[in-house]
Amino acid sequence: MQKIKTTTSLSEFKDKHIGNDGTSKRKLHDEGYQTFKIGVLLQTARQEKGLTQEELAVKCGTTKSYISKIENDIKEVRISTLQKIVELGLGGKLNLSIKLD
Amino acid sequence: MQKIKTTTSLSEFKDKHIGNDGTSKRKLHDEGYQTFKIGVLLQTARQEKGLTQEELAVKCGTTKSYISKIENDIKEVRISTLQKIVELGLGGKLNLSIKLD
DNA sequence: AAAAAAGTTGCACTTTAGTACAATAAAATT
DNA sequence: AATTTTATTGTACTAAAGTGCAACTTTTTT
Repeated sequence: MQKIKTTTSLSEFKDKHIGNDGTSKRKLHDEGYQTFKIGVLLQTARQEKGLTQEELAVKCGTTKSYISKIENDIKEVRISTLQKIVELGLGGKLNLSIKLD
Repeated sequence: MQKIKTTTSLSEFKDKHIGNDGTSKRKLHDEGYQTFKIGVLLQTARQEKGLTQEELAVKCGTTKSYISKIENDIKEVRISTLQKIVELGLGGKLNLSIKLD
């Protein structure tokens, strides 16, 4: 089972997952870590709500296989789709912002 | 709830844009306002950095026409692409989080 | 240890983002 | 007012997301 915390830091995540497993996750990491985090972000939120992938899927009109793919960063979810999942499925809100230096 | 300056509030946005213009923006708004905000979010951030669409485009390896389409919500940008634009083009950071009730 | 529940993975198909280039429109500058 | 700069819009192509279903694996429960 995974650790429960809403935001997973990059370093924390690296320590756990990079190097151990090989293909798709590693590939995504090389492309950018933000994308990488989304799966864990969603998984954590879902688990906090005590829902299974299937329960979540039904609530927002999709399938458990797709939820699984998002959580494992096999497919990059669209912002609008992620929003739908978060709002309809989890009753939460998706926040997105740009921070400039 | 944390408030970051580049985030455009829904009400603020509605007052400015809804009702005045008609088609694509209005359509997207009916589908979900988060998606809607991204264009303005990016545009605001770009303008704060004093960049033209073309300058931004070159910095992150794309075209001004694509930047324009994102800012006007004609194309829904992927999270990974938006991140690339924000980091490479604006020298900023893209934040994404899920807030549960 | 068997059964049930939960999660992962593969395939196939449709839709759409990403990209480029060109042309037009709007703003700013002279 | 003319010109340059900046922004918007159209078309077209390709690479990948979105989607569903089924099969398989892992985990949990009895």
